[in-house]
Amino acid sequence: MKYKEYKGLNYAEVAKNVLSFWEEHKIFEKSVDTREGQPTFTFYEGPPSANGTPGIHHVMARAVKDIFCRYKTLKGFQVKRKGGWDTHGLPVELQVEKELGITKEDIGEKISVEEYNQRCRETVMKFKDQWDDLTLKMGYWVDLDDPYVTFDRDYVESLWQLLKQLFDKGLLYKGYTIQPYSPAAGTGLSSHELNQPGTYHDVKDTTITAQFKRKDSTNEFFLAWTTTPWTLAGNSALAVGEKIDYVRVKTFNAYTFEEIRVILAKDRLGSYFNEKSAKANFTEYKEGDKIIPYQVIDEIKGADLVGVEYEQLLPYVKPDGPAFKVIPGDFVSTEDGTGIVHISPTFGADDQRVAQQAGIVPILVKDEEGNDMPIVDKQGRYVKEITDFAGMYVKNEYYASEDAPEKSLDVLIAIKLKEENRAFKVEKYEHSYPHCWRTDKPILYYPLDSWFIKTTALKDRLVELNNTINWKPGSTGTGRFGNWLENLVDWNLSRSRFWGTPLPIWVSEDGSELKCVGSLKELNDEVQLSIEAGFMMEPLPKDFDLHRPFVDDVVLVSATGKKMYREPDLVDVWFDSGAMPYAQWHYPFENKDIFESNFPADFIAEGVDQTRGWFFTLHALGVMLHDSVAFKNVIANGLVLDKNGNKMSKRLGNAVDPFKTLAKHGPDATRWYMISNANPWDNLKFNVDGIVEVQRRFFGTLHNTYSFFALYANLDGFDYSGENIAMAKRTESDRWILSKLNTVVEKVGTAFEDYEPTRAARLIQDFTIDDLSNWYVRLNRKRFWKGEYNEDKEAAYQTLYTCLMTIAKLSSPIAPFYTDQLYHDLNTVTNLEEQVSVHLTDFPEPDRAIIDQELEERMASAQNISSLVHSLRKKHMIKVRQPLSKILVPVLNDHFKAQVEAVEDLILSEVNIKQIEFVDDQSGVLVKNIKPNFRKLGQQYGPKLKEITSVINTFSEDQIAILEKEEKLAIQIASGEIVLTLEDVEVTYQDIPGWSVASEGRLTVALDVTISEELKKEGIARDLVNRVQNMRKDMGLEVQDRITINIEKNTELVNAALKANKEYICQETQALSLEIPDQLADGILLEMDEHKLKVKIEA
RNA sequence: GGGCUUAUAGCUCAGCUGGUUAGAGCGCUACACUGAUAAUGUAGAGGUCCGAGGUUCGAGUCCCCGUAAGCCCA
Repeated sequence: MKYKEYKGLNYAEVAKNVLSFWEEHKIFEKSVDTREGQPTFTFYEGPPSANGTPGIHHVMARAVKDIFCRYKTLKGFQVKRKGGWDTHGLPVELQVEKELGITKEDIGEKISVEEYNQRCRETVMKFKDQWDDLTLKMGYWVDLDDPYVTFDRDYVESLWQLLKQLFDKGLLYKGYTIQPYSPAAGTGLSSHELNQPGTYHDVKDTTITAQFKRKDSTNEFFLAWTTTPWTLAGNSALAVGEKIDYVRVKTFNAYTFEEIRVILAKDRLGSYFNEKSAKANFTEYKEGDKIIPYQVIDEIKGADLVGVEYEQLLPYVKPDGPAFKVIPGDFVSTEDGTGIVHISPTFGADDQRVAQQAGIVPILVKDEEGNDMPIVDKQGRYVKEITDFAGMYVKNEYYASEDAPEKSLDVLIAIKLKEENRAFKVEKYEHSYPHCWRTDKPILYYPLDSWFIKTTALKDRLVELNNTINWKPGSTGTGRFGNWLENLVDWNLSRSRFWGTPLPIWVSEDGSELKCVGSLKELNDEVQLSIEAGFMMEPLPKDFDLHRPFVDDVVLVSATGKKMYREPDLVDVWFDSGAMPYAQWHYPFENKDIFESNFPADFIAEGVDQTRGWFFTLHALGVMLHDSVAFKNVIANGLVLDKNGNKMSKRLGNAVDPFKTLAKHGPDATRWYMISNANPWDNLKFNVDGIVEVQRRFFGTLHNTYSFFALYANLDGFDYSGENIAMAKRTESDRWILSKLNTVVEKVGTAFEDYEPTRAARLIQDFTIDDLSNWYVRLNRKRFWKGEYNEDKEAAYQTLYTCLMTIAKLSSPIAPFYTDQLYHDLNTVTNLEEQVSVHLTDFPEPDRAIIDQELEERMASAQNISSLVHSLRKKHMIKVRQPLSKILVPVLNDHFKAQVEAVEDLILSEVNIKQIEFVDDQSGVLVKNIKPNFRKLGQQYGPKLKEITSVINTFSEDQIAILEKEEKLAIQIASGEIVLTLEDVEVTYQDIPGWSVASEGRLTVALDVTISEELKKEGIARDLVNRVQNMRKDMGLEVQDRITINIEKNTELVNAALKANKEYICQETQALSLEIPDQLADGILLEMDEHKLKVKIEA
């Protein structure tokens, strides 16, 4: 058997081959099955929705998930990974409506609910094939064959059961709140939906500072500012801050020029009145003057204004109870506006709350059925009672674009108020306002009936258990999520839509009796009772669909014999996904054991935007239903931005196609790039150049190293059949790289355990490139291709093999394809491992006995010294091929000397020097340098440090010598005498007079740059070897082919060099002979510096 | 408006509990190497560590106030 050798490598091709290998041998299935009986590591897949195409950010998110599932598998856990699909909800509905060209209003008219839902069911899996394809191609291991689907009857039945449990615990209740509502989409929006990126836009609205006339005066007004003038017709109170100071101001109205008195917060004066105007003369004021005089009359505390009555601003609809009073509001600030807030209880959540507390009623009208409704209908139009503007949309955006009036309702109201001396100031104002995330039109705050889950009842427990969750990054858990829990409100479950999980609650017609149905069986039983009561004709069919419209047709009978109808709402889709730990197993109806051994999850990962979404609903349900966390570890990953840091969007055309990326660069490099470049929780600026670099630098180097190994191992027939060579018999560099390897194994393991994939990737990468390739392989090349097969050579093979195999295993969670090929290529020859795939092996354990800190340190010294010598050679333009006689290394202590001596040979051969000479104090050639030990002196002397430093810096050689000898030295500073000890300073060797010196940190090297005749000759020989090697290569000779060399007689120096180094030259070039004839007919002329040689080589 | 995150070389990122000369890779320039060669090594250029204050003998690091970007919530 031979190690496979490659000519060029296409990483996308590698992935393709490995993928078919996995499929053929069912590696994924085996990776789960072979861990049967082992402890489980539970992972929950956050279900994506397949009604959109996957993007590059899904590759990122799924790489993170995949890495830890693979890692834990290698660690011996059984990791089942059930896939899932999120299938309900508004996006699906909107897509169907777009395809059919209908709106919400057409449902039930142009298309039946049944047809509509059928359509949703088909559409939602539209891109499933693309998703599955991406899953396979990127190497994301998840069970695609048996996913949970949220619209499945079993799934919905589980949801009903959970709802019933909440109902029975008294955690489900019906209320009414002001909610974000999208008239354009015809639906309320959950706070989760408002969380969608891009929801808040900056918009310019017409704002009005309106004048509300005090009942107890003739021309005194409260000023209140609003960015939504259309709500003024619904005004029924004004809120003030009780502790805020208000002022009464005498001035003129800017539009009617009438003299008025206005009340506003003292802090807001500056925003409404120009400083200059204060001096303006009242008597001289004329209509139309730019400068309007004003005068503060007196100051009033907010609390003293509470209870004051005022006249209704826009008296279209009379209130049915107390209204038009000043009330206290805890949210009132003086940040903007007037410090007096216009309260419209039907159009603001805060408004509703404070109005209710103060006993103020909302402005309501009756609809056709005689029920109360606000002055704006569900389409966003004023009701007929607002006579002047009846039927107008309150936002121009709600009109079909061509139908929008020139003057929006807000503007018309502003005009009306100006004319009536009720507008103090009208201006455009730019602010951030939420928009419906799909229709892109502004939302309204609107009163809607709703069912709630009383999450606030368990707030403390939610917080408490959250503190036990390991969040990556931690700040998301304590900050973003923690704060969210601290400010928790009840979870609004209701959605008035068609495609979703129906709320399983039936209510009697008079609303007095409730029933929550918790299973299909319960439903059938209830239907049976209903049949007996004569309300239903026949039992439900066996395959009864729990969706609308079918459940809506089910009429039940109450305990007292009344007809009960289902509450028409659907359940928030976040309930669907938050309930996946239970519903994916059809728990509690089936699979109790599976559920119990897989709850809570050990690990989940999704985008940070899911914090209040999936992360919250999982947590909330876990705590409410099982008094437990739902997940123990969570990675909240950041966004994937384009290379300029902008958000990717299909509309802007800067979105990266994941399929193209994977096809071009392969999944390994793509995954490695994403993970190694930035922590998953930081935003990733996705740049394809980065993938190319990863491919070249990491995978290129790793593959090169393998190729190097394969080339020579094949020549020597190394198959690791011999015994492991004992550590003691291996070379210093073998033991060093193995020590490093084990250090890396340990650190990488820790990184994975800590859910730090970026750290793991960087550790592996640095080891592979810097330590293994650029140092170990480079320094040991000759051992692989020189001489006969002996123990030393075998040790080299074994060492390199171990490193490669270990890298394959360590990297396999991140780069699953290439590493499996590498594993395969290595193991096919040696058969050391029983497993057919790297993904079935065990994660390497560090052998701490092999880790040798001292060895790693001295190798670092060797690297530093070599680097310094290279630097000196460079300075003197002496190439490495020219041997030099010696370097001088000052020794700081015996330990350092011993360390360097141990790696002396390595240094010498690396930098082509004959000898290292150590110099110490006694040699007398060293110039010492002294520096304060800032950390120690700072702690000891604090403020005196500066003075001490300047004294130390002026120390002479003698003073340093005294300090070293006596181990202490007294110095004088302004505040007295201080005794320095050796520990208070750091002594280094700065210079060696007369030598060429370089230093780095505490390390100094001096190079002897004299080139003797002997060295010169040797340099020539080396140059010749180099040229001959090139010629061999040009001739296409194989490594083991033998040659003869003939060189025409040359200068005396060259001839002497050739003769003196004949043996060396022959050995290096695999030459059988080296002759120097007087004449050479057909040689090639070689130029080596100033020498010209005529050379002929024959195989 | 509030919460969280980020800001260090042209680009992507390190920089632990404060310690005086802030690092790496890529890119750029020059040189070297040439049996790993579509590699590799060495050197050089390149920094107001986002800004302003403060604490300290000493701040990229700690505190405060800002700026910019992103996410989330009002």
